[in-house]
Amino acid sequence: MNDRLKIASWNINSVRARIDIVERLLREEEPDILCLQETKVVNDIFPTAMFHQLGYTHQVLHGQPMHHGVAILSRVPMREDDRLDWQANGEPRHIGVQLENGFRLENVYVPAGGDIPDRTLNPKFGQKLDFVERMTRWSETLKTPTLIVGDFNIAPLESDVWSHKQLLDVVSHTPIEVEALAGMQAAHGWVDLGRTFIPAPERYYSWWSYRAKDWAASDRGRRLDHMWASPQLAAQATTHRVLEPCRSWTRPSDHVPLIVEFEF
DNA sequence: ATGGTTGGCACCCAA
Repeated sequence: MNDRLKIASWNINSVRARIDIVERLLREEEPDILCLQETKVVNDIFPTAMFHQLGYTHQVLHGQPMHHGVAILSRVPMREDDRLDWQANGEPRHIGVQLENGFRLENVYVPAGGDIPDRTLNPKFGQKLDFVERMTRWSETLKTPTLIVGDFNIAPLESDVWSHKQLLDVVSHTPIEVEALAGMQAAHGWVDLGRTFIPAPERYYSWWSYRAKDWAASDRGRRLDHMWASPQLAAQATTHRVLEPCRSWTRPSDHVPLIVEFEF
């Protein structure tokens, strides 16, 4: 195994619609592994060729028609571990792999949770909370050093959103979601690599709505995407970056990639 | 206070 490992995570909002900017990211950043969320494609027609051409010959795909979907593309060997269904409804929102150095990589797409932050009025919000609760139980059982990355759809800290007060009732930043995520973090002692390298209260966003005239000028962002590591693995992380310029690329995703590098 | 955009797919749903 290499003594360095570079991993990227990106909610791509359709890998087919954005294959050109995925290629641009791979050429510019050359990560060893890319974790994608919201691929929105069944495995049969996943655009595997571009990844193969750039050396990402190890591919673990988990998609369905229309919605959701996750994938891991890698230049280094990996072995599929599991694909957990934390909603028990068949939606493809997780894949886990084992790398040659023994550590586990988990790629997750937490449900957005709908618009109304009340599980009695909005079942999707309840499903989101249940999903995080089951991830918490799973976190308690982990023995091997693990990195979990993806779109958690929760921005926990005040400095993770453009306005803490105005988002207190907005799904992604409600106290009940923040509390649920804190419970998951405590269940394994997960280290939030984003806030290790970019400490609060520094501004840190990974998502900006499409529904803004000028996303950069209004800058109403949220930190929905995360990279969390087991303590022993977190100690090996050397860099972490948020690739904010990708939000300005042609036909962008509404999320930007996160990058982490390890030295072993 | 409301509506604003996007992708997939087949008309509006989820984000």
